[in-house]
Amino acid sequence: MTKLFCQFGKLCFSAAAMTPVQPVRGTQSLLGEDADRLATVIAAFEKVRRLFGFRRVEVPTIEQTAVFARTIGETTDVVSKEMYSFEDRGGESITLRPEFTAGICRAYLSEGWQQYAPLKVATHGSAFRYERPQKGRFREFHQLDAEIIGAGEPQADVELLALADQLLKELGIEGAILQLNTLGDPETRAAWRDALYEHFRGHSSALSEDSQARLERNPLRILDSKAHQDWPIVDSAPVIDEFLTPEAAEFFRGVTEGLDAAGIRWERAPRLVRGLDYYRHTAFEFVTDRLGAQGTVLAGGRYDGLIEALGGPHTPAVGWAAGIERLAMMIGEPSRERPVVVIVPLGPRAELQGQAILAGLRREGVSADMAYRGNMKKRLSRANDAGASYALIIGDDELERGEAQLKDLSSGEQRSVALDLIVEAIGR
RNA sequence: GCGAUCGUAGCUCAGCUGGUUAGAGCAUCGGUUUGUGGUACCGAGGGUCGGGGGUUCAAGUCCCCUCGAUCGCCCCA
Repeated sequence: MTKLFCQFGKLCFSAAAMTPVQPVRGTQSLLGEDADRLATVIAAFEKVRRLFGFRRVEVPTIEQTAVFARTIGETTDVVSKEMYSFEDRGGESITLRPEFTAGICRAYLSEGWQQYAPLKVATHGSAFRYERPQKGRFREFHQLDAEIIGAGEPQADVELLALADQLLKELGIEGAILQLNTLGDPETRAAWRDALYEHFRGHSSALSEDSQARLERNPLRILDSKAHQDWPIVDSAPVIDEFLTPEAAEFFRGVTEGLDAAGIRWERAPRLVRGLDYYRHTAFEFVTDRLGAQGTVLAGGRYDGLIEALGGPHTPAVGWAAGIERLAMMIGEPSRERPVVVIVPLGPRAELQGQAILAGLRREGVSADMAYRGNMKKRLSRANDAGASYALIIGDDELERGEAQLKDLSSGEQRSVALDLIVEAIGR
């Protein structure tokens, strides 16, 4: 390939030696059934969302970089090395959203949504993270997101978890179990963190290399280390329950009792922590062993400090996000869309007549298609391959008589139908 | 950022320890008289073997670099 510099001074390639364009790494282009799987997940989410009275919101794909940097935490991997950030033509630092929560909270403040508090909202769409792609992980990926902003009661957590639970049931996903923990209030969390730090520092030489690195950066993360050598040290680590303030313990009890009352199965996961800094109190994940390394299918928690970090008033809130691709891998085959009838015209005149009937059927809401390629045999095969219920065969002889042959593809029965009665005959 | 495996036709893949002119199925296109049920015959087009360098009389095959993919680590939904 010949490298050239084009008129804009950028590196270009000569047209004569053009190679087919490559997709951007970690992006997906989906056809038919693969795309339907994502749509099926979204449809189920929308259904449950309405059932629970969550209002639909749309928020921008891009935000000022500070929106994410100030909420997610400057030291997290997401902010420090995975964001798609760029300077726009006005010199402003812009970031493609790596998640939804921060943007929704920004809108809550800047769009005056505080007047609707407590606000139950949900959305879905693309998010972006510069990561190494692997199973269930992409650079442009899709999330479902649900939030309750301005409600500090444990019942808000319960309602949000009930939404998640019902979504998974709606999708027929049985294998995902709710792992639940509390991170307590800031006081609790600080005390627990200090105790963990002391504990792990005392055993630091026995820890894996990764965990030794985590010790200074985020000791909580050692708790869910995958390195076997860390496990005995993790097992003997102090548990958060010893540090919970009475208020924090009371809050967590409110959540668990509410879940039990709602009939939602959960498991206590005392070592479950969250990756992002803004979480307080409730933390949870729906986890499965069916997705390889990316076992978390839906996760979230309470983030009472986030809105203050954006310069707003103290505002309690809970939310979760779910990976649409990961959910899509766990659902059954989406039902195939098949036309009711495929028109098989046997000549140019029949094709014109076919277009007229096709248009009529579609206007009546009957899904229809026309096979206009190949010989008779290929056209009929097309009707079969498409899974149609009927083939409407239009030949010149019948055209003369103003008729066509309607063939029931399941029984093989065939009958003549008048052309002007076809829409009714099929619609029945 | 790190590791493992893998890149051969549009797609899925064969191609043994290096050895004539790189194959198959599907798909595409053209036929088998444009009138009746999925899978049938015949034929054609299509590959700088991801890219670059090296070893060799000889490289799809061996070595190095590079790009890409998959899976894992990390991180996270």
